[in-house]
Formats: sequence, C-alpha cells, structure tokens
Amino acid sequence: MPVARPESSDSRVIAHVDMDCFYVQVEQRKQPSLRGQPAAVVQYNSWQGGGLIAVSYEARKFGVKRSMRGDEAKEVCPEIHLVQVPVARGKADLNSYRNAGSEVVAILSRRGRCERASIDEVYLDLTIAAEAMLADNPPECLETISEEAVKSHVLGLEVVGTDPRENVRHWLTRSDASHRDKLLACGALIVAELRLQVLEETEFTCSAGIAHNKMLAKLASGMNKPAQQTLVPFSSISKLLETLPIKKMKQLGGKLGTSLQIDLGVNTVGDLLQFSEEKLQEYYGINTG
DNA sequence: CATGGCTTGAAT
DNA sequence: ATTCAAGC
Repeated sequence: MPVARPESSDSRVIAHVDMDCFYVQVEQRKQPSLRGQPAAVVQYNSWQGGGLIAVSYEARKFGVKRSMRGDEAKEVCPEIHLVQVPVARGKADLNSYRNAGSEVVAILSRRGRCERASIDEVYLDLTIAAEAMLADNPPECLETISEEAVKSHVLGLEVVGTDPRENVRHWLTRSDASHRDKLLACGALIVAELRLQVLEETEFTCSAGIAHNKMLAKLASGMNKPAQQTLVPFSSISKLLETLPIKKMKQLGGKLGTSLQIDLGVNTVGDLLQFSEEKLQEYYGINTG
C-alpha cells in the first residue's frame, strides 16, 4: 500500500499560516509594555535562567536563539525581557497559548476548511473560495487590490521597477495568466484579508504561504517572516525544488534526511528526483522508500 | 540530567 | 499495541 499518493487535484489553493514567535505575542498582548521590545518566553528559569522557547524578532537581532538558556540570552542582549511560561503541577503549562491559537483558528476558518497543524500553525483549503472569487470577481476586474495583498512575495517574479508592489499588483491582476495562477492570486487576496482580520481581532501577526499543496505552502510561509506572505506560482516549483536542501522538507529533517545525504549523496530535492522510487525502496524498504 | 515535554503519524 | 521518528 503506497503511502504518498499524488493529490487528487493539483490545482487546490492551500495556505499555511504560521504565527510569528507566537508565545511572545501572547505575552505581549497580556503585557503591552513588552511590545517592540527584545523579549523571550522561558520555561523553568531556575537552572541557568531556563530554556527559551520563543524569541521576539527584536531579540533575534541581538543573536538570541531558541534553545539558549536565559543566562546566555542576557549575555548577548542584557536588555531582554524574559517572561516565564505558567507552571501547573510542576510542568510548563501551554494552555493559554493553545487557547490563543483557537481564537486565530476561529477567524481563519471563515473562508474554508481549516486544519490545525500545531499550536501555532494552520493549513487552509481555500480552493472553493478562490474558485468562487475567480468566477464572479476576478482580480483583473478589481480596481483596487488590498495594500496587504500587494505586499505579497511571489516566487520567481523578477523585480524590475523601484516599487516591488507594482510588480505584484501586475502579477496578481494580469489577464493572460493561467487558470492555476489566477486561483493562487485569489488565494493570496483571501489570505491577506484573513491575516488582517486576525490582526484586528486578536492583535496577533502571522506569516503565510500560498501554493497548490501543503508541502509547498508550508515551505513558503517560512520564507518571509514576520507578518508577510509568500506565493508559489506553478512555474516556480521546479527551480525551487532543484536547489532546495532536503533537510528543509518536512519528514527529512532528521535521521532519514541525514542518511540520504551520507549514504546516497543526496543534498537537494533535485538530487533526490534523480533516484527512481524502486532504487529508494531498495535502500529504505517499500514503505519508507 | 541539562532543551523538555508533548503530540502526531508511521512502521512493525 | 508498541515503538520510533519528527517537529513544535
């Protein structure tokens, strides 16, 4: 029984939404004086200041990283505000973050099916909504495109003029686009709206990727952070994968990815595509292969 | 002891 | 059912 089947439709519109340093944002909303400050959320602060589990972008500029101890963070960034995660029965209690995530899900699920992928990540299937928009209000007929949507990053779109937003506006609204690209453009408009609603109603920022499947959407959401969105046109996919380190792919970040590199010399998805399914199954068995 | 603890999904 | 890998 094959494990990974091709998707039944290759023109779905999928978005992956990822909250920016989410635990920090939750604490900043609770304590607004922390906004705009270098800050981090820490668990168990008794041993070397505790372990960082979320770091604000202001703190990242100083080189503060997740999995540093609180004491190390203070060394590189003496001004940093360390917030302790709540503790219940001796354990870190993430429930307030889980609940904050639910607020976001409630908003994101307004335009399509919504799948919670983790405490701070969500996949959206916007296919139906995008098709509907394309049918009765295609982007090329819109006189105004939202300011947020026009700030989208479009993979493979060359920057020519001075204002990249003009490139995006043109890409989103060009009438000679393929059907798939038009669907993605609609998806990007919808996601821009949703992200704005999330900000207005929860005060949280997030980043998003818009693509034809979950893998690419997830990949894209991490490319431009924080508070930005990235679109993956069909035509950009092959070039993207050719040079993509396999370690960046979900499922291949661990031992299997390491084995691919060391045992088979596979470093990029492009390399991996040189191998036939049969060859991979010889090495890894019928299922893993 | 020193990222910890937890969840999810796949393999067996 | 149990174990293991992966990622948050």
